[in-house]
Amino acid sequence: MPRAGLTVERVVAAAADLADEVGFDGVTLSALARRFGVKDASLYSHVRSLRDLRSRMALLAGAEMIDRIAVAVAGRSGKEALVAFAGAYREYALAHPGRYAATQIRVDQSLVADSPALRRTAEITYGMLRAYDLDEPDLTDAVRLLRAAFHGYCALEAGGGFGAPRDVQQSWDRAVDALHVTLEQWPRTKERGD
Amino acid sequence: MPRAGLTVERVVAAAADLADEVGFDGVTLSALARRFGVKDASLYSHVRSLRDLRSRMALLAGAEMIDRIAVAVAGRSGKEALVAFAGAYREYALAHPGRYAATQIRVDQSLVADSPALRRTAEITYGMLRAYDLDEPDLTDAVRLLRAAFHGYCALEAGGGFGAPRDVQQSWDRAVDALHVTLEQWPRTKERGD
DNA sequence: GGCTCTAACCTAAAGCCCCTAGGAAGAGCG
DNA sequence: CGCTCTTCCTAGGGGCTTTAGGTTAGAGCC
Repeated sequence: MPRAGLTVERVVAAAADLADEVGFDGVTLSALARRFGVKDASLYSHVRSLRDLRSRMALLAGAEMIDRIAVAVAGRSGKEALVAFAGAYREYALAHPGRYAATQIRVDQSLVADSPALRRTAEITYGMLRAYDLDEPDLTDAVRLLRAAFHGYCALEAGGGFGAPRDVQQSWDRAVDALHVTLEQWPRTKERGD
Repeated sequence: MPRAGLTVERVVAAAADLADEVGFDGVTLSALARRFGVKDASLYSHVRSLRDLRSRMALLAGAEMIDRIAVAVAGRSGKEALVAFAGAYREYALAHPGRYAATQIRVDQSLVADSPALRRTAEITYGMLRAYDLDEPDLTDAVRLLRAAFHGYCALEAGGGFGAPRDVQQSWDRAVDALHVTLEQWPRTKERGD
């Protein structure tokens, strides 16, 4: 009987593909084993548990996503960078709903420690805001708002939360325009205030 | 053998409490039955399926939430209303994480049809923005951005997504301030443009 | 080609969950 | 009291996760 030739990488990649097809919650070790033509228990040689598999999917998707974003923002700054970042973000989230959902779970700290993707994400995000010339704590506050807006938008859109007939792409472009204004007009923390 | 005296309402309410305790995904018909001292199958007299239960939880939570928000914004307008809306929103999401998660699922259209909560939510949301004097399609775009920002913020915060040492409450207050500015400075659609 | 050894993969089984079908027993009503 | 409706039950099928333990394919080495 020939072997399927599984490795952690192949298992996680297949899980990510499956997630995009049937949704993050539809990724089950049984379904994955079925796809490989293998018994459920066999996957435990490559992955510690379902939780472990999900964490690995999250890291994979997070790394993929920040790579796309990095390419998009390269060589741009200010509003151009913001638009590119936002576009790449939403594009990834919509093209890979299962992978994107994976990026939103809480990940085992043991795995997260040696993942450069997170540091990269922070670097690129803060770098994108350089042109707006914000100092801490405003910078962190702005990053949080941006992340929230981007994530919330994609989550609501993917979940069918936008019922109005208004075209979502146009709405999104407007939202990004508005966020650009927000960053320019950011209500800065006063020297000794608050 | 004394009866537990279940009704749809009691079952759904208990499910919502359970969700706040163990998380939305932890709400299982088995766990719920255990809590009532009843067998799993008994719950099917009150609820069609797990999916049905979840949909009902979503409607319950949605109604509760918009009630809190309505109280908060009553008698306020402009920035005051925005701050009150935002505060009530986040407070509910953090105090009732399971219920809040329920509000984000896709709900069976059959149940949603006769729920006044959704219409109420739209009315209150659009009403809150009246002072900013936006016309369509800007109004819808602004509502979408606000919903996205609020939801994204609560989702990220509840999911432990904010790692920086910066206090989240202060960050949130700042974000709401910034969104107020965003609404005031909204990049309006030109008469015949775009 | 044989040998060894480390995987990769298997069977078996326990435990939890969803859901259906059909039966029994409370509670209210005539 | 007897009727009926609903609540709750037992029984059972099927899916998923996970552990424990046994085989065997296949790479590397003589």
